[in-house]
Amino acid sequence: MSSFDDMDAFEGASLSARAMAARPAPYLDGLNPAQRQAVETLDGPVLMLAGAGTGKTRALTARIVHLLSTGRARPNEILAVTFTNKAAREMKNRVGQMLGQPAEGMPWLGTFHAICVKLLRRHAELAGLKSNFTILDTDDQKRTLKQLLQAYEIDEKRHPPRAIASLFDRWKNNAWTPDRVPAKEDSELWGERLYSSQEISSATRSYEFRSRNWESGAVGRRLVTAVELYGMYQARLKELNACDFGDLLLHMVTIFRNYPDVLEKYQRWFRYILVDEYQDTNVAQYLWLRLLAQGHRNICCVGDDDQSIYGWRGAEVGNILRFEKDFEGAHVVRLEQNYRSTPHILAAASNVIRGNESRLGKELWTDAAEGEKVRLIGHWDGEEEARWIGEEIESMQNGTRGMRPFSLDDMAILVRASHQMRAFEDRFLTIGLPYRVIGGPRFYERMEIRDAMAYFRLVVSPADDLAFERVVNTPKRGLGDKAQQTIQRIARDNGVSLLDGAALAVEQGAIKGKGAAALRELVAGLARWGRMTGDKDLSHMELAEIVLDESGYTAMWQNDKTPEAPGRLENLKELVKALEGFENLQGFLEHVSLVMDNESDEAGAKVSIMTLHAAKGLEFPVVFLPGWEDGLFPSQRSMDESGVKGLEEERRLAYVGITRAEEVCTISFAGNRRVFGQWQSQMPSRFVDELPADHVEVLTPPGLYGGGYGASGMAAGASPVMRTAAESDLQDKASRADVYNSPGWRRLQERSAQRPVSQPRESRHQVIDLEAVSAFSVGERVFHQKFGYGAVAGIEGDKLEIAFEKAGTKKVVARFVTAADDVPF
DNA sequence: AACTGGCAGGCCCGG
DNA sequence: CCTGCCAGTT
Repeated sequence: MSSFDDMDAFEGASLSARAMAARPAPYLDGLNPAQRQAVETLDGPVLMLAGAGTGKTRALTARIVHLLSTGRARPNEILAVTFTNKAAREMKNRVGQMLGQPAEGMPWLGTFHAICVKLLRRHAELAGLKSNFTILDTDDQKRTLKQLLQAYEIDEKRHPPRAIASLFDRWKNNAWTPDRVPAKEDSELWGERLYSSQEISSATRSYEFRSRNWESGAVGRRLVTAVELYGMYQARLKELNACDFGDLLLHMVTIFRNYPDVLEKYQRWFRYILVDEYQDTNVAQYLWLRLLAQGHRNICCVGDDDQSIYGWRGAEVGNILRFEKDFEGAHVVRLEQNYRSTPHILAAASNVIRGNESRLGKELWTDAAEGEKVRLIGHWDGEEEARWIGEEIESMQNGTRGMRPFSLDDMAILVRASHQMRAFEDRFLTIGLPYRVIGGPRFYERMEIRDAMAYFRLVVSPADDLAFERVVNTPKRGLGDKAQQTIQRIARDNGVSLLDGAALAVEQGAIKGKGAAALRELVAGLARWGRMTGDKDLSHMELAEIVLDESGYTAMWQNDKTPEAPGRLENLKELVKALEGFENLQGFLEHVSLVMDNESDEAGAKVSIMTLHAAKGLEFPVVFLPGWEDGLFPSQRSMDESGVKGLEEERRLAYVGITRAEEVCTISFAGNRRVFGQWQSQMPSRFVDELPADHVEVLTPPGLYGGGYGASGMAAGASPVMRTAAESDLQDKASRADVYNSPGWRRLQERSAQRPVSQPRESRHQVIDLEAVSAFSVGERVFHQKFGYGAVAGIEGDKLEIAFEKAGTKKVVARFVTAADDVPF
């Protein structure tokens, strides 16, 4: 195992542990007794039960620094695992700060996935892969599955690739290779009809004859079972020299199980193991950790059962509960002093989470000053909710309602589901409120970016068949279904990659018509660009530009007349710019496959918009929690699929949301919301009822009592469309929360009678804007303060749809736009 | 081979 | 409301 020899030198063990030890230990200053215990109990297993805001990251980083400065371990002998890239980055920064120098020398601090990739590249051959394997994202995964389903003529309507992908994911999360899936998981037969080997041989030959363990499985007069399909899928991935996300863990666990010598070396190498967010580990991750920790048992896991919100992707709260059993003699440390939130916020969170049966039970406390009560407000509909929050954010910047002023950076909107973000984006764009979306629809998932990346992948690894399929006819080269099938057949018959197959097809003249010349050019181009990767005088950014230009991809968008085209070209430029921070194309591709986040470092304060899931581990002075409506939050689907367990996870999500707030927490719900474009009336979330009245202040929604904010009523908007069945339920709620049994609520009811649900309210603004809008015509060149120049692409109600040159296409209220000629410079 | 319009189904959450 | 798929055209 020669790869171990260079581990000593690995990425520089540049931090001088001995130098640190001579100094006192400032990193211990200010830790409370529990934290201190968590930091200083170095030997043997430690379980740190750390509630929200109790300083666990601080304890964890102090522990790392302690390990280093006492000389217990060198930086590259510590294995520190997190779930998200954000958490890993944060920990790296904080360790660096405490040490007073960058923590570059900690190569094994990272996400489970990132660390597993690193390990797997060293031992790829043990998993039947080459070390330059590619990592498939969910999109590639689904496409691969789809091809398999087609090969087996399995009905895609009845078994959508999506569903199958999630089944296989689940199995992988349980560390089940095809031969380990329990029989009862596979009781169902999946094929829709009988197969004779003759029927399937032409379509599926490649899968069944090339796979190692499953060649006989699907042939013959039998239905295809799920497990067999799983085996086929795994075999196919090996052919592609690829892994999906689940495989990264699964392969490593399998290698550790099957090659004790490999495991043993890593057990010795990683002298101390630290795990963040332990409640989120799934079985595969748990096994991986347990295998690595078996020798010295120096493992420290930090978690909070109340913040377990990843059950849907296989997380097992059970892992945290059975820690003491697995690691006998474990020290358990509880962190219960909260340093983040005010007592009101903490009380609200505690009261909500109390509704859960299955929990270890912690009580957080704080000695912070009382502060603001949690604020609750109901709105007419989702758009008004967005409007109100926008206005509230603007006024909170200057200080309002007796509160201190807050910067936009201090404020966050946390939503249950990402589709809720659009309402806020729309609203904030029109009023010009700067915002950043964290983890929204991601940059690297955009079509043009994925296309460009596929070209890069093909340049770096010509055998990447998925990438080839993606770009072979993009831009259009006259290579349709038939031509592509020909390439597939030739590649299969010769046992080569699609690209090589394409080269053969060109030589043999198997492709007719104008496609032939285009394909020849593509093949030649890829070969040429591939050679250029070795050219020292050519930066990889220049190479990227050459690839995009010479392939005709850039030209494709330049010739595109749709309003999105300029935005896409802009994105491509950004992509090339993003390459700058990397050694080469390969390194960049690796980064992107694991770190899909797209945090723009644009200057200026901004409100953050993100999902509750993305918010875990973060904190903000001001937090808005919109959309607390039954069905949306708690999510109907979650309850349908997982019953009480699902509801409890939703409740933990509510707990996570509230505990993100330091000073001001505002919860809101809307009476009407658009679902799939249809207006639907909504009931307030059951979690609203679980908020303790003593710690909640009910705000008056706009539109009541003339819309004054200072009105002292207890009124809040509720579902304005009354359903008699729900009426008694609401009255019932009213007696508890005292929210709905109020004049304002009744007034809302009356109003709803006059105003049909399907007809959104018209505001005074709208009348003005309709005048403003008429000043513009389609095609006119205009200017916007924030987005710059653009052309009017359409007019919709009070809004202009504008294709901006820099910012892409947006809908903007007319009064924020001026004709380009009027701009004074 | 490429484009078109109609239509079904989906929108939970992530590495 | 959005996207992806299908059938039918050009």
